[in-house]
Amino acid sequence: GGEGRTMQCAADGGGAEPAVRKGPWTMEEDLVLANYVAANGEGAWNSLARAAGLNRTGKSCRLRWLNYLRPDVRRGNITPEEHLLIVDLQGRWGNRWSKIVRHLPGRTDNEIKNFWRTKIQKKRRAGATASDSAGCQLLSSTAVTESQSSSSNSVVRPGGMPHYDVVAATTQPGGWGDHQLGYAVQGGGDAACAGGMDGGVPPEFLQAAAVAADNFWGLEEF
DNA sequence: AAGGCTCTCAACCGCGCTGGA
DNA sequence: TTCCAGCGCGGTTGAGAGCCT
Repeated sequence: GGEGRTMQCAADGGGAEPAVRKGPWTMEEDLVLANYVAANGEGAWNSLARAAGLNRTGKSCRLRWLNYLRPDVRRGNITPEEHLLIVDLQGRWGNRWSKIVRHLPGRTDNEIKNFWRTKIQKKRRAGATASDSAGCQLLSSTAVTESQSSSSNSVVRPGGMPHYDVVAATTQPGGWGDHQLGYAVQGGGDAACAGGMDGGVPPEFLQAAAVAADNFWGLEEF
């Protein structure tokens, strides 16, 4: 989800200089960015955006590259080991996501941040009604030990549904799989066909992330 | 079947830091 | 030393999808 942020399309009549484009990236833009970075390397994002002919801010290009287009970006479910690590490191360092994410190869700070926020929100909501100690443990800096990694499975949320069943059902293992459906249609839309990915995009780009989906979760008890 | 609610996550925004002029 | 542009980070937003009633 999330592709539907406010589109402020560039071409709104008359202006000599098109406004900077915002909102969801098209596959065409992704290809341009990926090809350009592959050829020239990353960094100097503002000049990169101009040189590549992308009508985007450097910030936007950087974010897109780091969070999505990078060849080594790993998508899919957070593994139990990663979950433990996130909780541990967040307890130690707080919301220093960029620091935390260095210990989680292939993950992005945005992903970890979102993951943590959703967990906190859920726990707080649950804690407000149940005031159980589990919610406090989640936020405790010393709550996590290795021994907890074998805690019980199948914790049912207040809504009656194990949290990560939802994630597992909706998250695609491959980076592009889910997203291609969400591309904004631009021009003829031919670029949105799968074949377009071949040009210049690193092979790893198309690899499905290894997802250890068996016996998933059971770490809600933090 | 329909409407409302909840969850997820891509993307934007604002602020602070850094390096060069 | 000061100013400014670029970059990185953390917080926040909002649309889409799925679930529930």
